Amino acid sequence: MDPLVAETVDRCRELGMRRTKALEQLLATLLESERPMTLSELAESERLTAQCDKATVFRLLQRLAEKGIVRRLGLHERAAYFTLLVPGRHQDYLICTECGLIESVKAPCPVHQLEEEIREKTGFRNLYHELEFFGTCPSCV
Amino acid sequence: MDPLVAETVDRCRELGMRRTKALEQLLATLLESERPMTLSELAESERLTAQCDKATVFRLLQRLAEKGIVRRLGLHERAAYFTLLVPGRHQDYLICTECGLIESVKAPCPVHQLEEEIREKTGFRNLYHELEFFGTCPSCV
DNA sequence: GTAATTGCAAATACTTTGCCACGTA
DNA sequence: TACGTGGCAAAGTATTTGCAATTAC
Repeated sequence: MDPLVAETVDRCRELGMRRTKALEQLLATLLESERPMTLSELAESERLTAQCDKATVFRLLQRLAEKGIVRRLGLHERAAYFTLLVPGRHQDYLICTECGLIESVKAPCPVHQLEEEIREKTGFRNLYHELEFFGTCPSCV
Repeated sequence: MDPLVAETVDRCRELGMRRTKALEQLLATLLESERPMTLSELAESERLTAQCDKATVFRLLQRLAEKGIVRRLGLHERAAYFTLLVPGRHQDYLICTECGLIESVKAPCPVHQLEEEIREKTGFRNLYHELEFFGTCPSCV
C-alpha cells in the first residue's frame, strides 16, 4: 500500500475511525487522482465499485470532510451560484463555512499574472479564474 | 432603472434576447446583490417572486451564462467535487469549460500573502482558499 | 405574423437518511 | 460484546425538460 495512504489511514484512526476496506480504497483512489472527483466518480471507480455502496462512499466522504481529511470543493452549498459579469470588474469572495456568509474581498486580486502565464504556457483560451477564501467568520468563532 | 441594468439589458438585446420584465428584474437583482446567488434565492427574491416562475429564471440564467453575461460558479458540473487534503500540499486547478478536463496548475500559488492579510484584517479563522482557472483547452479550441 | 419566451407540471439527477445486518476493536 | 460501519431501498432537494399558451418584435 502507498505509504501516504497508510499514513492517512492512521490519521483517520487517531480521529476515531475504524480501519475498513472501504476507507482504504477510498483514500487510495483520491490520492491517485490528479484532480478532485465527484461522489459518483468515486463510487464507480475501479477500486470502489466492487468494494462498497455509493451511500457508504457518501458517508465516508462526509466523515472525512468533518475531520478535515477531505475537502468538498465549491461554495459549500448544494445549489449552484450565479453572478453577473460586469465588464472590467472582478470579484473574489470570502465565505464563512459555519454560517454561509459570503462577502466580497476588498483587496486587489493577486492572480492576474499567473493567469497570463497559464495563457501563454498551456494554450488555453478565454481564460478566467475563480478565487474563494473560506474560514470561520468572527461571529461564528 | 439603474443605468448599469439598462446597459446590460442592451447587451442582451444585441445578443438576440428579448427585453422582458423577467430579464430586467433578474439583472437588477443580480446587480444589487453583493454576492453570488442561487437559483432559488433569485426566484424567491422580492423582484422576481411575483414576476415569474423558477423555470423561467433557470432558463434565463442558462441563456445569460451561454452569452457570457452571467457566470455559474463552481466546477461547472451538477455534482460536488471532493479532494484529499494532504498536509503541506496545495493545489490549484485548470479546467476546460468545453470538455470538463481538469488538470493541476504547476506554478506556485500566488495567493498566500493575500490570505495572510485577510486573516489579519477580517478576523476570520481557519482560513484556506480555492483557486480555479477556467478556459478552453487546446483540444477544444 | 412569427419566433422567442413563459408557466405549469412532470421527469431527472444528485444527495441524504432509515433501518437492520455486519465487522472492527 | 459494543459500537462504528455498511448495504439496500426510499425519501429529499435541486435541476432540467415538454408542451401549450403568451408576448416581444
